[in-house]
Amino acid sequence: MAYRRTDTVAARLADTRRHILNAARELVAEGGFAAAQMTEVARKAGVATGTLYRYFPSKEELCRQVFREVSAREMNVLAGIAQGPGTAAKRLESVLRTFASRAVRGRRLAFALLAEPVDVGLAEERARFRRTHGEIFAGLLEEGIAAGDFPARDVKVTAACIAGAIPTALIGPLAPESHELDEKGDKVVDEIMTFCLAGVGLLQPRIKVKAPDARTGEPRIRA
Amino acid sequence: MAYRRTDTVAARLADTRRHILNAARELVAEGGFAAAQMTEVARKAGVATGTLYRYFPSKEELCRQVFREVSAREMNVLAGIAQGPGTAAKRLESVLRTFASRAVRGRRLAFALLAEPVDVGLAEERARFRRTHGEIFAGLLEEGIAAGDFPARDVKVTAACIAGAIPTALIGPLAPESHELDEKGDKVVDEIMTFCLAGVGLLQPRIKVKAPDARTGEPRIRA
DNA sequence: TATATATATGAACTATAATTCATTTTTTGC
DNA sequence: GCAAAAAATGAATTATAGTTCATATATATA
Repeated sequence: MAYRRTDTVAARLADTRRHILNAARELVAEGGFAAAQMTEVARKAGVATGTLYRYFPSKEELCRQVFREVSAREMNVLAGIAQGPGTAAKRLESVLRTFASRAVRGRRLAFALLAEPVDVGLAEERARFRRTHGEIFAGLLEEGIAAGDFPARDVKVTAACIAGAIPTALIGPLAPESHELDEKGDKVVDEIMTFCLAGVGLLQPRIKVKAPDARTGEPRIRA
Repeated sequence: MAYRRTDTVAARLADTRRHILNAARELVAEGGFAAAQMTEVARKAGVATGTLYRYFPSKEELCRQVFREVSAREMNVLAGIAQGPGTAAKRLESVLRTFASRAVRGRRLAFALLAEPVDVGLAEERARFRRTHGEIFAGLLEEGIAAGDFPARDVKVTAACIAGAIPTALIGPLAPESHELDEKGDKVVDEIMTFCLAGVGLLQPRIKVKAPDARTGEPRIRA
């Protein structure tokens, strides 16, 4: 007998693994999964490319692990709110606002998680991520319907609508420019909330606007 | 002088070009842009791979052309309805229902246009496609607000919500299974319409449900 | 310190799919 | 039919990025 893995070594191995995952996550946060090339990850983690393969069997597995870690954080935040106190309606509102606000703040990462073109392995992880969103939304909708807070609906379809509306309005070609979101991100989130809450039947319909002002052409809105 | 391009040849060239585009489009309709590999396109079009490059400078350009042709058809259908007769609210409803119904029927192509992972060149085309949707929706919303049909909103954000909600609820991991859509696609479209029209403030809020029935646990819905 | 084993290295290899180009075939006008 | 130009061919090349592996280095016991 001449070698055995000591605790010191085990700790260093775990440390290297963490360094690799951190390097990969930072690259993803900067430039999406497309930027997480193995040579770049190795460089950033301060190891050789071959070393990566002593810790992860393939690039796909490494990226999946990064995806899981990042998305788990988000899902836990939302699930925590959903399970918390308050009426279903209040919790739904809180979940949606949190989802949207966090996506605005971490736009690049949100883009990677939700919208960036990725290959099949990551698409699977993304599908799980989005399904979890759907389940959280659908659960609250069901509760709310049972409690009589919302009108009865197909909660799966409605949840999918919400899960599509929020990211699309914040990320990608239909979203405001990034610098606009820096300034008026909160207003955009408010608008999205209005749409989604009205969509599930939660909001009172606003008072109708009158016909456009004859002089200015601007619609006059009454409180 | 010994050669000049006759009309016969020009016609044959145009014909080959069309064959290539058709072959590519069919492959996309069957398996998405991922299935449109140059060797496959050539095989299906009945030409050599090198021939493709006599008609298109690169795979990217060929795929872009396919994307443009397919998406133009869809955009024209929606734009036609938007410019047609009727109140803004009626036209909006018709545009949304048409968008959703066509996506259900041509799911695979809709997936390729809206959701399939694609590289940057096609992502640009897709961005244009989605922006056009956004503009059509936003234009109708503006009209409707001016006419007093809907409450005032940020029409761009609202349009983006709609443009995200519809495909997400019909395509991808949050959508019903394909075989389900075959049976009850119309119901799903109805649900999506309800969500979106309520979202823009068009629907009267439904009458509230009562508390769940004590015996069955089922919420009772009153007309 | 010697030996065995584990771990790390990074240049070389590989797989995939787009692209090229020397060659062949087709077309046209004389 | 022949020469000139265009068009088509498809095997070979190229580009990219992931993966391997022979070699070197580090670690643990006797």
